[in-house]
Amino acid sequence: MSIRPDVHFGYNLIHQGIATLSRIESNGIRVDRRYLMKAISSTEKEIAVIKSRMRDTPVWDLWTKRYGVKANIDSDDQLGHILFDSKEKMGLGYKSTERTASGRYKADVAALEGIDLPFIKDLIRVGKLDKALSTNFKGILRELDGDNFVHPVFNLHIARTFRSSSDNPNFQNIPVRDEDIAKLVRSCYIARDGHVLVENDFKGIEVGVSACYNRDPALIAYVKDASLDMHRDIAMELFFLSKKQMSKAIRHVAKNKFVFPQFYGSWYIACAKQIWEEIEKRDLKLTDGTPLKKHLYLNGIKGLGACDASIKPEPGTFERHVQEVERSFWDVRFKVYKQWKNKWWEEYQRRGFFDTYTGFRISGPMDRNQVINYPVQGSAFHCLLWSLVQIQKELDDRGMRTVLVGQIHDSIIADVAIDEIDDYLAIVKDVTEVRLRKHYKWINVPLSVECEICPIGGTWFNKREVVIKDDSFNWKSKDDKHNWSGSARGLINFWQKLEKEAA
DNA sequence: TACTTCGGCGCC
DNA sequence: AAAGGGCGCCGAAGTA
Repeated sequence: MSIRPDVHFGYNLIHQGIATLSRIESNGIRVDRRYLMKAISSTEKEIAVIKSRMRDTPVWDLWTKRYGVKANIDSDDQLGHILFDSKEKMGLGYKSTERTASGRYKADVAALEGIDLPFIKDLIRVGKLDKALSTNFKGILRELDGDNFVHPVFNLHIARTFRSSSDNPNFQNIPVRDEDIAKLVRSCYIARDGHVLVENDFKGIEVGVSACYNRDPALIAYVKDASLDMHRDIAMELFFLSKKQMSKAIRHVAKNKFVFPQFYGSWYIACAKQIWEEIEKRDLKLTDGTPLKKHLYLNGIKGLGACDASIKPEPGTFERHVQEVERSFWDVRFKVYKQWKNKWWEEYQRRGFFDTYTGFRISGPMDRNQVINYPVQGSAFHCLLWSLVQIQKELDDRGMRTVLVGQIHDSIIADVAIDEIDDYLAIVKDVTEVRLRKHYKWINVPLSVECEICPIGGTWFNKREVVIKDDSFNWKSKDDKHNWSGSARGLINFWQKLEKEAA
């Protein structure tokens, strides 16, 4: 792994990127210390309540009988033995299909899903709270300075792909998907006085950058044409659906359990299993209310199938169907992409390295998936990093009070002075959507950023998506209930007015 | 007590 | 041909 000495792009990017990231680290992000302390004690209490309820069950009786004083409710290893050992061995005899690399019972959420015990429901919930408490709350508290700021570190020297990483505390893995936990943790983060937090995300940057490498016309069309929707189209194939029958949740499953895994090198057996799990967990239904499982049954899918690599998939199983969808995905729909993957891999095997469009040579032993994914992951991040550098330059040149406070691979978080918000958003748009493409000539697809703003006095959890309403840079809330539009500053003032009226 | 490995899980 | 890419951080359990 090295920066090519004859390519200045890579060196300059890292040089300036480090300078900008250290500015961001020095700026830090403000924390509501009072909220944090209260959240820690209330979360500790909630954990204690749940754990004592768990200790008042037959499962725990058995557990203590077996492990005596060594019984530990936080031990996954003990849990595995209690749940999955046979009754003769003093277990509950639940079926366990998977083992870990070292031969233990798998005891992650997926392995526990089929077990319908209140004890297990509590265990999963308390696990999330434990994670938030130990990693997020205590991590923030440990790093909190006297002015109530944390200063997450952003590294450029760790990831093999030349992506960044973050630590102490890690700013790039803060809960967002689980609404309860996201609220708990993100409420810690607030803006400086007279400021609001603003987050801008590149929309589908990895797919866009991937299209730049593989130049697949079908993929490029999906990226370029806003009226097309790749995830919806794949969901239609996966689940035998018309556009009208499609729900957001079903599209979401196709996107995150098939399309992205396929791009990252997964295959039909893993995809089929995961999609099947997700249908059950989310109780997915068509728009007319028909359960998705029933709909699949009516389309000839009688079950998941064996999902065993040594057994040919049976016709009439979901596994077999996903195999078919996979085949058409790579052999028909994205065949140029597939050819690129083969060529890229073959060239790496011959030369022992590959070069990214952003000026880096990556060499050394890698497997096929790594060789195919690294250039995309790295280059996508470099689009973000270059943008970050330019935005910081603009802020400096204009003497603005707005500060950058974080970066999450494809998104930028700023603590924006309220009177500067429209200028800031204009800078972000110009850098990311116009100037970036001039700098990196290899970008042959449009790139766009999405925008979320936290209301005045709100927390990071309260961010709301806003969109440009027209050509004249007027903004409005995306989930528009009020039909207000105008400057971004006017919009957040409008939110504040609504809030005051409600109070 | 200090350290390592493992499994698990948070994010993109 | 192989079979999900990249990180950081936690607690449990084992070892020195």
